[in-house]
Amino acid sequence: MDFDNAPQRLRTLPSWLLGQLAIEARRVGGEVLAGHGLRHGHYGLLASLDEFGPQSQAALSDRARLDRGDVVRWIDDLEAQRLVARLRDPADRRRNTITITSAGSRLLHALDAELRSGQDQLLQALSEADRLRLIALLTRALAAHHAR
Amino acid sequence: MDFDNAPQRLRTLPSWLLGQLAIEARRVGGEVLAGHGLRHGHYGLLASLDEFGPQSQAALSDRARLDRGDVVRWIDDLEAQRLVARLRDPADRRRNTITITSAGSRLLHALDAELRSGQDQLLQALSEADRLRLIALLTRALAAHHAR
DNA sequence: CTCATCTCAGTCAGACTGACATTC
DNA sequence: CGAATGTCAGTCGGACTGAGATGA
Repeated sequence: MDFDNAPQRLRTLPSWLLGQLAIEARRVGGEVLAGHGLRHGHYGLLASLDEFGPQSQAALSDRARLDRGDVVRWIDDLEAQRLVARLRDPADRRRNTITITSAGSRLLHALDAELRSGQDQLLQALSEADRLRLIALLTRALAAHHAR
Repeated sequence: MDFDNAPQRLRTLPSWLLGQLAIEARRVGGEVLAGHGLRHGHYGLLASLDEFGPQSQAALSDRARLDRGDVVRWIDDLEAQRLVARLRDPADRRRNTITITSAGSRLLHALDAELRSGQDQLLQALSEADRLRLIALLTRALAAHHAR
């Protein structure tokens, strides 16, 4: 297999392995989302709205770890497709309150199922236990950075 | 910590965790390389040249998993800095034979040390044993895709 | 002719920066 | 006033596509 032909330095460099697998992950996830005219950012926004309820764009940006400027555009898209509603908050008129619509909620659940099978494909070489180990390791490594 | 505020769907999605940590990895590695006027692609090329000796751009492209068109430009850069030499192969005049120079070799070893400490920073939350586990899991997951 | 190699121009999604008006 | 919010324009590195020239 040609993967074994990669230089030792790269094959043992965590950041390279991470990068290569992230490319693959982005590809499989992207194909699923593209089938519904969406991108990764849209999914993160819908997920946050479903789990935390209506919230401001700033809250969405923080929770889904997306840039605020990008959130403006993602929400533009979602609003145009009637997957979310954007309303000025009367209590604080700087804020928009974003709410997921029933169509958005339905689409989210459909995406969940498709993305789950995408993950199966991505991690096909790993047992269920190994996948959980991988998730745990990544989570711990990430948490240290978000603390800063 | 605000990482805990991320939607459950994202926090448990391997591709999202992978993507987030890959961003961090790219940042720390990129800073090291930028200090020497290089990018990630340059490092992969130097590593391959050091480990496998002089080789064609096509071989470099395959081994370091870089796009062939991009390799043209990375090599342009390295050649301009006298870190590699590019010679037409007389036996097959379609090919360039790329050779690492002594300056390139010296720089590579300096980068190795700096990148290693960058990885320490990236994975500071993980023990040595956990880092090896992570590398093993990523390697196995990746190998399945490169087989295709 | 077919195929591989190299080169070049350009596209694309996505992370990011800086400026700005509005509102608290 | 300073700080937060949303908006907008634009930059940047990097993955990728397609076409073409050269030569095996």
